[in-house]
Amino acid sequence: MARSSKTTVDTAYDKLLDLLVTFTIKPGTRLNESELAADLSMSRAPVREALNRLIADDLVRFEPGRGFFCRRLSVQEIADLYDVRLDLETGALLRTMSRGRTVELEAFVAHWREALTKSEEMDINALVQADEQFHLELARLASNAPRVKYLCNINDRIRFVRRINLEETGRYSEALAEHADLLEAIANQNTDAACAILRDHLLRSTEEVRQHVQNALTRIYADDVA
Amino acid sequence: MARSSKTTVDTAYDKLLDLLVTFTIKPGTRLNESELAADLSMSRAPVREALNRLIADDLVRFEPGRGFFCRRLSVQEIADLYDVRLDLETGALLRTMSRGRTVELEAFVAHWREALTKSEEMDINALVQADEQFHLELARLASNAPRVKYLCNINDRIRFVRRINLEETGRYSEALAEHADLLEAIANQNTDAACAILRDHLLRSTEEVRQHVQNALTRIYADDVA
DNA sequence: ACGATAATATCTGTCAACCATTGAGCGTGA
DNA sequence: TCACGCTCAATGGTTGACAGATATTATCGT
Repeated sequence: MARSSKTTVDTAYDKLLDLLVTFTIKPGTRLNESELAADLSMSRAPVREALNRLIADDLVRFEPGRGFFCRRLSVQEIADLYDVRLDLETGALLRTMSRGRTVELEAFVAHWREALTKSEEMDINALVQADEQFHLELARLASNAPRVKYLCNINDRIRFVRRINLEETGRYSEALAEHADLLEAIANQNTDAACAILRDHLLRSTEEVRQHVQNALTRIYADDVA
Repeated sequence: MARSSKTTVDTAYDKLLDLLVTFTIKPGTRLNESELAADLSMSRAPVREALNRLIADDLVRFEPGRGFFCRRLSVQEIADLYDVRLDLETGALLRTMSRGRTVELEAFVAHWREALTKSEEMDINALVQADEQFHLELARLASNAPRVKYLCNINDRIRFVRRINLEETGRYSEALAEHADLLEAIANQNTDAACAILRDHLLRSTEEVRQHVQNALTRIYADDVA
């Protein structure tokens, strides 16, 4: 039954990741292994293996004898993750620019200048995804795999509130403008300015998010009623 | 059979972690599940669960249909990890100091000033451990759990070469002096100087390490002969 | 009526067995 | 001699079952 490229554990992992990231499973909920196994039409073992991977990602908690639980959603943790994200992203940008990777940077700038013009007609989901892509691709230019991996983990853990934030505050127009500014600074090879813009951009988001985690929480449980 | 505080998976995880971190298992080696299970006198299931946790930590690789493999040791990866470490540690220090956590910082300085005087009579193992503790405790003062967790992961992955580096180059006297300088700057509440010192300290280590990964590799296989 | 305790049901922790896949070694034929 | 394909042993992938722990419900005494 094992597919060549995608084993059962992988499918379980992907599916569970989605459920946890989107908070389709509510924060703090206990996860019933047999139930999950049944839903995914597989046995409990691969489910448990996937859950164990997710422990290391801090997307599930584990209590011996009790089982697995969905991660909680705390203001502190989100703020902490944004903090780390700031360091990782600005660090990546600094290195990419000071290494003078002009070809890659130019390609990046060209691509996203183009993309920004199209963002008028995008719906909220596309915007959120594009925002994440923008930041992640920028970070990737530093070609540091572990750094990117940590950022991916952070993205998974903050995606939910990031989305709420953009949706709730209508901040995406500002955010897009800040992206444009950043592209400008990169094009001018102005390292200090670019880092400063990115830094401020992320600090602003952090502050906004801090205020909107509560909304996120109510949203999570409101969705339940529908 | 399930212990209250330590389940079978945890013991497997701890044991395997140690084997992988110290490269008692050679880089790239295929891991035989049944064998490991027998060694740990447990079944294959908990072993696989532990291994899956280690996948997320990037301490083992997994190839569908082939099984689990010990992580490889590449110069690039080590350098990348040192890069990220620099950002995470300097970021932590910056935040701790600019937040003015004077009591915690003073306690830290006092404790490590004391500890540094005793480091003359320490053996290499103790020195390596103390070095790691120093950096980790400093980072902890920023009270950002995810950041600390990422640093722990980095520490696990670089511990081996870190040790070789200290041992091989006799750099520990310089390293200790740099720690002392850092304590001084912190005591004077000179944020910029402290960050600069930490930064240079880590950059120096990175450069040293880069040159000594090869030695590490030969060491790993030399140990085998003994 | 309420709280403590006992019986029950559910779920986790672990295991051993079964099936599928991979890779190595062997043999055959060009 | 070499390349190709076949066979088989070894190992991973998955499952179902069983024992012990935990949560839930029912019962009893006050």
